[in-house]
Amino acid sequence: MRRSEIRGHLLDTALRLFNLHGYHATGIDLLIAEAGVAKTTLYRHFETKEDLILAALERRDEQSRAEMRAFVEQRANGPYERLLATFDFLEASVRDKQFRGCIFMSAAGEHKEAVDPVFRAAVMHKRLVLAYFEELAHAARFAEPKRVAETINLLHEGATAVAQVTRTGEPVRRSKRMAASLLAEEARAPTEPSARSAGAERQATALNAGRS
Amino acid sequence: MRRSEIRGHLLDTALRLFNLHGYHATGIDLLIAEAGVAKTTLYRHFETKEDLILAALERRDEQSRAEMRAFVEQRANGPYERLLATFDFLEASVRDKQFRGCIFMSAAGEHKEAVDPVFRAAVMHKRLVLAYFEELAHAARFAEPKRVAETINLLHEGATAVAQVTRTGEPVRRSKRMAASLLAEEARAPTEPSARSAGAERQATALNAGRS
DNA sequence: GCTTAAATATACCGACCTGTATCGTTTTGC
DNA sequence: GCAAAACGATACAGGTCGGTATATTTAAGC
Repeated sequence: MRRSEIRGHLLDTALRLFNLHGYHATGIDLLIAEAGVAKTTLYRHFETKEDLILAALERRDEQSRAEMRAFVEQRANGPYERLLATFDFLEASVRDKQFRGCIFMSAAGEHKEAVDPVFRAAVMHKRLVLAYFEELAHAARFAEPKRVAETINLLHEGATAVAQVTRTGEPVRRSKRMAASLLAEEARAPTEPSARSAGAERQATALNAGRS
Repeated sequence: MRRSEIRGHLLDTALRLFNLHGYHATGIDLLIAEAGVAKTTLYRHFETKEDLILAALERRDEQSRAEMRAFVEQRANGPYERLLATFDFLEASVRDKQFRGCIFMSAAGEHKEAVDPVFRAAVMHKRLVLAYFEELAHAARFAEPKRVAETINLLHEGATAVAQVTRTGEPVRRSKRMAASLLAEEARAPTEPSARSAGAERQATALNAGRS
């Protein structure tokens, strides 16, 4: 292995082990054994275990958001359909045999203090994902894109949590149907039940087309 | 402290620390110091730390489900309103200053193997909560009580997960509104959009009354 | 090709981990 | 009230934790 690849290889190994066993349960000795690297090397790249965790989360944050974007943009064309396609991406993630729950939620669950850098890194990831949902909701011309984004986000988190214990993709499909239903409602009645707009009608049509 | 109370006191102390710091991060030495008990005493009541965790989860499972039942039954009369009142109970839990996420999800997150007894205990709790939702959904005469229960459950989990990172009760209120909307839809169209029933109409009315 | 930086292997550190052993004291149940 | 059981305090075992030190080998860059 070329030396320039070692850092990335260490982070990938760390992410795999963190996902399999958690953060506290993953020891440095196991990590370097799995990575096939000397302990000195690890500590040349990362000052402490916490630094390693933070770097790993940062890497995974960028990876997973880029993957979601690519998946969604390739799968669906309109922003409305893309909002729903995020659930297809999530389902693919959850159906992975190695799926053990969201590693950012696990990170927050093992580092519960709000000031803990690891907790904050997990929060940051969640904020960026939410921002992507809001971007899509805005592009879909929803009257309240923030509200829509938070709805989608809540369904994502619920599906992920349930899937973590059921170990099936079914909760994700259920949450997608719930999202479709709620978005249709949202498009139908942006604020007041009487305040329909032509744009909202168009969205409702797109939504029904997106249902499967 | 009377000796008959020691076991319960140990479990309560353990649950408090598990909630604050997690399972791996909570050491036996800290636990006995906080409980004001000798190590010998702890190991007379529980063979291993895992046994302690399992007993603590069992205790908390019974406590929290009994509390939810009591809260919901006191707060609302009809099963339909009670289904929504579960979110009020959840909001109260989440607004607690000590809230650090669902301890059963944390347990599953730190013990990821499906055969791990701790993981299985967490799954068992989730199943029992789901059964309660289904009981309420059945009493509310929904056409598909299982589906309704899983919808409520997914919204609970989503709200809890989001609240774990935002540290606010707002996601729970949002999820309650989503539940109200989805249940209204469910009552309106139990299976086919055309298959309305008198019971479903009554439910829709009850639901609207439950909205705030 | 030579210098420099980074890799390796290994031994080690102090702290902390779960769990046990010992022993004197206190409480419980009959 | 007395025997048996549970308690508290302490010391300790064996292992693992995160992290360092040292000395040798390997590879990268000018």
